[in-house]
Amino acid sequence: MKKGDHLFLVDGSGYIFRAYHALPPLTRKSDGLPVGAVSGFCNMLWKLLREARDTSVRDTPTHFAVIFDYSSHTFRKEIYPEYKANRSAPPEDLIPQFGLIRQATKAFNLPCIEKDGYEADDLIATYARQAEAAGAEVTIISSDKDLMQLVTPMVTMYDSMKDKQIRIPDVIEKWGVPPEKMIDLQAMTGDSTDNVPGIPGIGPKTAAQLLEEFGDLDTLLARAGEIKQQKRRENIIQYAEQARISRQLVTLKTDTPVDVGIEDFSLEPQNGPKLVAFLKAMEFNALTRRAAEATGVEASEIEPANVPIQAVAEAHGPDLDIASGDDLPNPPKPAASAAPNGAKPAFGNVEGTPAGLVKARTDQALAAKIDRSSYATIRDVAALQVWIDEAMASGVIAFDTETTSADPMQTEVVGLSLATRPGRAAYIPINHVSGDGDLLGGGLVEHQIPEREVFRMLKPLLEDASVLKIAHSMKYEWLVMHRYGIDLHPLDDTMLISYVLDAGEGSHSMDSLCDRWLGHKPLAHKELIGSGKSSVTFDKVSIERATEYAAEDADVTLQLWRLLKPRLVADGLMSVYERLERPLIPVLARMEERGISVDRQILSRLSGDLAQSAAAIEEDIYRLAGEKINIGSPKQMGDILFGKMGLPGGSKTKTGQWSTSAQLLEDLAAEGHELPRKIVDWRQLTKLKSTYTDALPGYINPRTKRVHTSYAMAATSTGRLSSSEPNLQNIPVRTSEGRKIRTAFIAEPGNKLISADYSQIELRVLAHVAEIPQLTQAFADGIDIHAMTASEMFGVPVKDMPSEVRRRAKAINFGIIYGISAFGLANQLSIPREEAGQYIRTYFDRFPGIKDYMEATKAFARQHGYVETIFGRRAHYPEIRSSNPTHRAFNERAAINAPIQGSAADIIRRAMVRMEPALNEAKLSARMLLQVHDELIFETADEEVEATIPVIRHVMENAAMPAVSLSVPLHVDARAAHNWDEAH
DNA sequence: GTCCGACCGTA
DNA sequence: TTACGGTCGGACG
Repeated sequence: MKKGDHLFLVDGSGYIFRAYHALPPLTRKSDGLPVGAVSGFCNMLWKLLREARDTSVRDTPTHFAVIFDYSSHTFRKEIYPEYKANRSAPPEDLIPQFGLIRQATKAFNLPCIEKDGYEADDLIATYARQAEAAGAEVTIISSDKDLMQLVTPMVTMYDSMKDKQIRIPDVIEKWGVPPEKMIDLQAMTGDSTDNVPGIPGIGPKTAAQLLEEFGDLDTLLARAGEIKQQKRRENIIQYAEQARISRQLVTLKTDTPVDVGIEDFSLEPQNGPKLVAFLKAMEFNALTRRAAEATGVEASEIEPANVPIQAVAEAHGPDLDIASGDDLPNPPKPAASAAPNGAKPAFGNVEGTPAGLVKARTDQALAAKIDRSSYATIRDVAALQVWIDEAMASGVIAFDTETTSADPMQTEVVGLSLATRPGRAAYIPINHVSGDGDLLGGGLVEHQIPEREVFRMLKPLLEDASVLKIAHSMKYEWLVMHRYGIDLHPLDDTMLISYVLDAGEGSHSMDSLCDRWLGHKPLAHKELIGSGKSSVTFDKVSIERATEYAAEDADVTLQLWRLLKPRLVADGLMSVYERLERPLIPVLARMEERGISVDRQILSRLSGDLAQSAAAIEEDIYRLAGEKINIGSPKQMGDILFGKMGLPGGSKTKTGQWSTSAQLLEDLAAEGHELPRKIVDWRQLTKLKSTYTDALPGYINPRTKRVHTSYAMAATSTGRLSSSEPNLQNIPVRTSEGRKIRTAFIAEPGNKLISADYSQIELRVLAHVAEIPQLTQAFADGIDIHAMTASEMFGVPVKDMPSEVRRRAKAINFGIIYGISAFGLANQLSIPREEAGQYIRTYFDRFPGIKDYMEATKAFARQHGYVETIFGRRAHYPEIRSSNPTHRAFNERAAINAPIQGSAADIIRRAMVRMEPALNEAKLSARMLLQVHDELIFETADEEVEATIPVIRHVMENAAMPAVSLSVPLHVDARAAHNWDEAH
């Protein structure tokens, strides 16, 4: 770079936000992808590059670069942790545009510059000074006052939206000081958007006046005593240090260690086809035409580019200090290339809004026919290559594996299907065997590509960052593929998309979604493999039948995705999906894959003990009952207790049977009856034996010698996970007998289990959402929350409080979370309903905010049909307006509970997503194994335990930040031990 | 064989 | 009074 050259530096990140707010919203016609800021950006670049030479006020650039913020974690955070801490997450429809704007920059053949740890402003400052030193002119395309300190006779700013140059006189006119004093001015005034503190009471006018008088900030601070106005003088003296810190924050770094030098910014000619392909994909028709004309390209001959929405740390805004690293989803393909069955997309009918797109897609999907006979079977390498090429070009594929077992840790792949666009799908048979296994073991069927070859060929596709893989229940596919050495990514999951959109509106299984949205019943798995004793594994199914079934699944998945994905934007739920669901897929998959070690001997010994104890009690029961009945049959037991023996207090279940619940039997036992006590004890022992000590060993995987649970991501209405086969979220803990089960969950030799659990997370969430001052204060002070409640309610001092008083307050606190009723509380506390009702009234008197919160939540649910967590996750209650009072009341209680339970669930999900990067960052080898709603279990080497616990605690306690700044602190207890009982 | 209710383990 | 999943008995086919 030399004298006479002219460097243009575009503040890309600044532009994005400004354009987003200044320009009218715009969405891509075919799928509703928000592109307003992208459009403004492209038009601006076009103008700068094409029209600069015609404008007298600007020279033609010889060098050009677009600069972006990389992430919110910069050196300024080290100086001042609160820097930019008050920034909220970027708007929903801006998020996908961060990545798109970077791709636009590249499509314009311009350098796209960003650097971890630095803001765009620092890079701009560094490049501007370098160019200036080389004698070149610089134009900074931005109107941000933070950059005005850079203006010199050689460095000009240009506000592209107002088409206005900003030179030294313009800065003086606007701020009252020349550019070189802007730093001191900003240090004094501070900046509320970036959370730069400054000096209270000093605005730009005062600051300029003071700088005029004293010359610079240091002189001012040194001679502050001379200031006449008392308040101003006090503030300047008191906040001198704050001003100095502020100065550090606003001073742009002109010596950023850059990776790309200014020499590399030399302006290159446009790549016409590349630019047109991008603009076409964005559906910017006017600009496409102009770009095609100017570059001599025939627009109609150019295919729209495959434009993936890539991971951009900035896209997470200030939200993620620890970037997830996962790619954001590819956008839906333009309808022109993806209309089902070759039908013309209904452009004329599609409104330019996400909602319009959803409507069009829904109608389209219902009209489309699914033709199972059209699917292909891939039997040789050449055919497979054709499909792989097509998939690569398409950029989006739906994907499904057929396997021998529902357990991804045990299963073998039988075949694999993929769909590249609606109606176009194929099946790759791999391990089908001849049906009759009796004769000579039923070998592999002919004309199947060898397994190794299939995976060798598919691996590049399945791991290609530019090809989005869609599945229904992707965690299963991920696990299966991982066993074959494939790191499946990037991912989308139609089950999870449906879950985010419609939690509470019924099942998210593919069959029901297909029926609901496509009006089609796909072939049932059972129809192929049969059921029960006569069922076979999928490898015995004929390849013809398997093709119809498997390819249909892929086809349906793709069609569901096209339909459901745009709804995430339309309904404002993209960030729930992107932050809480999609990144959790590989996290949970790895947890399931790791499993946990369970000691068979301990369980076996416990089982023997339980059997003995139960047998002893059985003898007593038969004696007391006077006959040998099935103790495990509530029906028979009820008849004995309330029929034959005529005990009092019997009540009936809804089917007319005598109720024999533990609570009821306990009450009878308390009145001195012997038999009910025995039954309760017997039930406890046999429950522990059958559900835990006897069942768990059967789940030890013979290959890994560990137990691998399965987490359902879309099973609950509130956002919680559920665990099954085995359920490791209900391992006993309340009784000493039950806790022994936990001693069987152990760490490998030389390792420890770490258990870290949130303390009172749901009550803390309640304190936050309902804004209850006493609760917030109590959590801030770290005092016993139930004792505080009791003290408030009953006027008892916390000190020496009777345990019964605290117990009742605790039950009420839980009751509140559950959407309390007098009936339920009375039951829980075994007190009269009137008394329970009085408690509730007292509670609402003492904490009126709770009552308000409950009423507001009910009203919201009635109006919208759903409620929301603090992160925007929705739980639907379609029957909240039921005319049946009992039914309606049930829905209301659930609706009150869901935001509380769900917000807590969201918080731990966020912690889980961030945990692995945080541990890696700290060079720790701890593995996250289990989640139990408010608890995470890890396994790690003995010598790393001490270093690991603080990292875990930090991630968990800060998991809500910065998307939500809770008004109460989160507290995590963590302990390490060789087994789960001692760690908990 | 499959389904449902009762019961009970967890948060 | 919220949210789950597993086991059992018993009724149904």
